[in-house]
Amino acid sequence: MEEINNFIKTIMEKDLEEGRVKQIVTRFPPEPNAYLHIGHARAIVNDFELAQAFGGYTNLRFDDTNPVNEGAEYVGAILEDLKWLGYTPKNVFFGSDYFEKTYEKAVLLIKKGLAYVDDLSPEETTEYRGTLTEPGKESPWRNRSVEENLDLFERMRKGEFGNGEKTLRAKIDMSSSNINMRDPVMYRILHVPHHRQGNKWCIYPMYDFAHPLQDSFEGVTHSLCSLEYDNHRPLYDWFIEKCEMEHVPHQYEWGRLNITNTIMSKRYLRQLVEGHYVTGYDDPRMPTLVGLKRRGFTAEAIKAFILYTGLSRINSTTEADNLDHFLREDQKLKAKRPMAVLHPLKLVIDNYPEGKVEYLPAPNNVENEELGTREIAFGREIYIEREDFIEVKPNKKWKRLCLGEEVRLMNAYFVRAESVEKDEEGNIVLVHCTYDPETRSGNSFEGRKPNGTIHYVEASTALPATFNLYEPLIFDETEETKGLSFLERLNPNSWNKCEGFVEGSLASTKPLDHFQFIRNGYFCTDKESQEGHLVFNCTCPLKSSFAK
RNA sequence: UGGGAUGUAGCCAAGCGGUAAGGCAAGGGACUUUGACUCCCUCAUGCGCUGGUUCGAUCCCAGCCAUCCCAGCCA
Repeated sequence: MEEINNFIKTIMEKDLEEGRVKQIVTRFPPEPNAYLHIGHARAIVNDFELAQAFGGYTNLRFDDTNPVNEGAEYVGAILEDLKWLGYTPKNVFFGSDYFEKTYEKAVLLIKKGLAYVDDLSPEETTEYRGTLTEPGKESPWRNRSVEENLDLFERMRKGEFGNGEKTLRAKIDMSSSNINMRDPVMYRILHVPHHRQGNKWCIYPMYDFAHPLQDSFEGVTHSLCSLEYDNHRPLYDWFIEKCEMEHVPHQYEWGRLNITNTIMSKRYLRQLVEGHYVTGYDDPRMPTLVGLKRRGFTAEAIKAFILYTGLSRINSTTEADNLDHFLREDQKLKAKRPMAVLHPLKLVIDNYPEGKVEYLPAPNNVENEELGTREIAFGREIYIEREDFIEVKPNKKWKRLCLGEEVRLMNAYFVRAESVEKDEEGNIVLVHCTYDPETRSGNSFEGRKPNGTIHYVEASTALPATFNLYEPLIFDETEETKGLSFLERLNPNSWNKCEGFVEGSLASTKPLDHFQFIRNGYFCTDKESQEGHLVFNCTCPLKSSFAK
């Protein structure tokens, strides 16, 4: 993926050229409290691709310094997602593995007079911090002796105090215009078991203190994160310096990536799942990686999307068309293209022998002959898409079947619509046709031009199938919906189910095989296959006037 | 109203002193056994605004405007 080109890459190039670093080391540091979504993919892809581009490597580090919402289930899910995306971290670390080393550094800071144990309550801490425009004031406990601080901190660790009774704070500057520098909390007391450490600890380091140290311990050179941490960089550098870290990592920030009409925040995704608006984190309508996977997205498509979409220091919102484009692009030469009829209309070819079924060769993908060919059935009765037939040709642009006109059945014959049968309500239930044996596919028949080409499925060999046509959950972002909550903006019509048929060759379909149904879109199968009944989860990123 | 960051087409995004890459979307046309794909063509006299420096500015300087972030013992 040498197309990658962004400002971080430029920084790395320079750092290498000018000898500031010998090798690029990055890290992807998710907190194990949520499923990964397409937004995380930007961080993952860039972290890994950038390091790889320079022959460096990337670690996965679970940022598990707050035991409250974290759990092993998320660890497993994140590991799976990473694997699916095709990235293998050089190491898998846990922030909690460094608790002892982190504690020692805190002690060092106390000894240097740069950290103190504070007895202020959470409310008082907020009050003392000041506001955006007013400086804060110093805690009355700020000037305790080193000995007292050392003693108190050790007793915090031993569990002598309750939650919120004391904190360890860095002694920096209560009047700093950067609020993060106003004596930030380094450790808080949490009598909560940790998913890996159990009850070993009751004090946990805060992100701002733990993260730079972890980066340093691991030899990370370029610590990439999102824009909201920009204000934290001075603190990051302060801890690295004051803790006398041998290895000096640097933090760089980039903008987050949003997609129009979709919601990415952990909190909201959790609400969708817990409120049963979706079937789970892997619901095909979710923007999670597992959701996208079930909707038919491939890791390659997502990677290409991230890479080509670029990176900057702007929080950007890209249109979903961009994502779809890369799925189409990725599958163009990879997907087999079987035929499926989602809304069937029966067609009888009156001049075709009754009971006869013949098999015709069809390329699996006309653009890629490596995918081979298959045999498709043709017979007297077939199904076509309901929308591919109309009695009277509406205009010259109509390139499908209509009475009196001829159309090519893909990979088979020309067929002419002669008459229709209707039910009492006037709905067309059957179309009578005639076919021309001369026009058999492969005969290079040039006598007449058909009025287009449509797809079909032979009735006696077709497999009944259910198609779940998914679209991402849509959140309206119009003027009228401006003030509404995200649930009120949720458009529930984001999927349709229809019953139709697929060609018999799909009997051997395997779960998660990727196809593109001809003229219908992409899909990945979740072949529930109840007694030969196939269920397909589809997405339809096809753009055309045909798809309308 | 304190500090930080950012403003290049409908959406992403290069360029960083020499006269606006690319992708998506959109429009027009050709081709086609998917109206897909492919292939042509069109799409910023303009780079948030206003001044300044310069032979020359999207790039440098100043001021202004807009948007985002920061007052968790979350990350």
